Amino acid sequence: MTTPQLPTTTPENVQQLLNRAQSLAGYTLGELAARANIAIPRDLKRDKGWVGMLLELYLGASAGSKPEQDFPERGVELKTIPIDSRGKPLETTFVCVAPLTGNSGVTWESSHVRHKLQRVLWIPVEGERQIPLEQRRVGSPLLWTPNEEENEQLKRDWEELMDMIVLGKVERITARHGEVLQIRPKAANSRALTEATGEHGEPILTLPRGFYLKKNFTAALLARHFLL
DNA sequence: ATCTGATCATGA
DNA sequence: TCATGATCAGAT
Repeated sequence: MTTPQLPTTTPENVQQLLNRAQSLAGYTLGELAARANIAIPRDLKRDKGWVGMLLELYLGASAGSKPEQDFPERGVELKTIPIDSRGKPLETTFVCVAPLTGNSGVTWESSHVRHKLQRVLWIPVEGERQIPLEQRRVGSPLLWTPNEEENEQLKRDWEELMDMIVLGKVERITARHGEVLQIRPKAANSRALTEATGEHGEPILTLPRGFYLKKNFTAALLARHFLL
């Protein structure tokens, strides 16, 4: 099976990163885990980040779990995305934490969402639960930068959602707001609390939230690449 | 507590 | 069946 070698360094340039990613296509998670000497969990219930961490190893990601892009030197963010047999996303994609305080003066241009999504290396991975984890295959990577239309969609949603946060309406936001970008809880559990601003400008405690890309958006972006 | 990596599990 | 709201583990 001759799986790719594990790199010991961060990629020198984007081409090398892309080469590394392409070399993984077609291998199973079992093959990659074996060569990396990583134990394979029976499922992802208690190891939700396992696939992402495994691929980071094979690409030489440097940031670890620091609040940075995965390849800060290259300006690239890595996202594994679980897909079904037709290539469609099985899950939404977490982007970053939604800032609930200190938002006076923040704009789309300076937002974390825009910066995170400026360049993303998408790696599709088979994600159907009927396929044993070790048999799931890695797909072909896609290096993506939002086009004008995607940027506008993201900007519109971001502005709508941030307006609600700034106006103290965090707790009125549901995952139904936004066409392509949504805000949902991002926490250890429903008892975790963080500071925000209430409807009358008072400080309140609320569930930490995150920005997520809806499946319609990631499905379209993958389709544009793979069936054009 | 908050960031990283995300998927789970239940109600509609 | 599927998206929303809830949750899991590890690093910092």
